Amino acid sequence: MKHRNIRPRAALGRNEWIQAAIDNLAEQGVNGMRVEVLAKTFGVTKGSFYWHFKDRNDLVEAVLQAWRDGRIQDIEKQTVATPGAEEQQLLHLIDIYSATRNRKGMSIELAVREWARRDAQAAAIVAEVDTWRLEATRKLFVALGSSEEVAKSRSLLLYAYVFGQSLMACENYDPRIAEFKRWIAELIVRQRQEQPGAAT
Amino acid sequence: MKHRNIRPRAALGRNEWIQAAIDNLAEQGVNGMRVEVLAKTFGVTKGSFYWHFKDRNDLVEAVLQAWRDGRIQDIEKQTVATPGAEEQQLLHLIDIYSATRNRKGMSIELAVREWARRDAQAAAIVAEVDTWRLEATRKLFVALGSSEEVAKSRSLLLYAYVFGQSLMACENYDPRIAEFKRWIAELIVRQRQEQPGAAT
DNA sequence: AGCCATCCATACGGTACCGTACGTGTTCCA
DNA sequence: TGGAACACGTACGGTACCGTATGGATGGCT
Repeated sequence: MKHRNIRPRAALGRNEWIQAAIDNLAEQGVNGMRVEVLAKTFGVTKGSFYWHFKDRNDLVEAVLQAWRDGRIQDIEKQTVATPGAEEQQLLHLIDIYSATRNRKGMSIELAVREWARRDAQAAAIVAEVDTWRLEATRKLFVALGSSEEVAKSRSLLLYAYVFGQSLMACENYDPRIAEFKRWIAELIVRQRQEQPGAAT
Repeated sequence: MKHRNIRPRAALGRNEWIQAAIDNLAEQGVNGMRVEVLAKTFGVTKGSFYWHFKDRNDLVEAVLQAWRDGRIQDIEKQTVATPGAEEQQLLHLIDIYSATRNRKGMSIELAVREWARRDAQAAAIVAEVDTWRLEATRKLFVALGSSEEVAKSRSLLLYAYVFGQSLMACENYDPRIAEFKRWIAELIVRQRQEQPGAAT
């Protein structure tokens, strides 16, 4: 017993490594998931890691799977059909993805997406998650009376906005920034009469 | 003369290193800007690099400065006031930032922004650029008759959308995707009567 | 021709990481 | 109680970097 354990030694299995990897992913991006660094946070050496994983890519794939599964569960939890409350659900969704709250979730989200721009594995997972998300909000917009085209357009806008918003440095843009964001959310969600194709 | 030069040896100064670093930044992100890797693309050794730069951080700072200067010039070029054409200017701006065209520019943009999430230097530069951009579009929206609040809100939405859109995997979402994006652009740009504060 | 600044190569020490080979302690069960 | 199976440590070789020290080549100027 040479090392003092940083975390209690109890139950160090694949899941713990994966969770620690996701933590580092959020804090330092893709290249933060280093084997020897993760081992140090557990107070063990990489001898342990290579017991549970074939190699680093084995971990990396597991991280992507875990992220995807978590996201899909979250989507279903957040968008269960509640007739009459669809508008509130959509506004709540935008709020959930707000950068200030859910800081860590958004960090992971952005790290995975940056990762996906140069890695086919990650890109496939992101595409899968995006499909689920867009489909879930599409249904909500349709329930609010949108055409299929408008529902899909608004879904795209909604997610592009929330992700893009968390990439911007706008804290000092205006003290009324929170007010502006509410207005934007309303614009994205509220139904009107425009339809795609009417704009040429 | 041992090495065959990859690029012609003519005029290898700070600017060439900076440009090459930006290229690698676009293709591989922040950690793609490695001294010895860049040297290889020029067919020289890092002996040359450390002649022109104090250290790697010297290059990194120069890259950020160059990016900022280029962006600010671009903003002014793209948003010169042309009374009567503001709407077209804004729509054109969204098109410019479209992920399909200007692929490299968007790659750099996203790489710098990801970088800015963990580096104070980069964050400061991004904040500076964002301020310029938001200010430029705010003026255009005001010229179109928006209130200050709406103009700022729409500016924020515009940039958040274009950056977020390029983070998403939506190519296979619907074959009419281009049509949807036009509709979204119209929604962002077209003036209506809502005002922030009316939504509580 | 000689000299000096410029520009680059070579060679070195150091860090951080991956992956493997193999040894060690611990547990649990026959 | 003794030996698997499990979980981890140790030690090693290899790669990819950063930064420095120093020497060599080249061209312009006097």
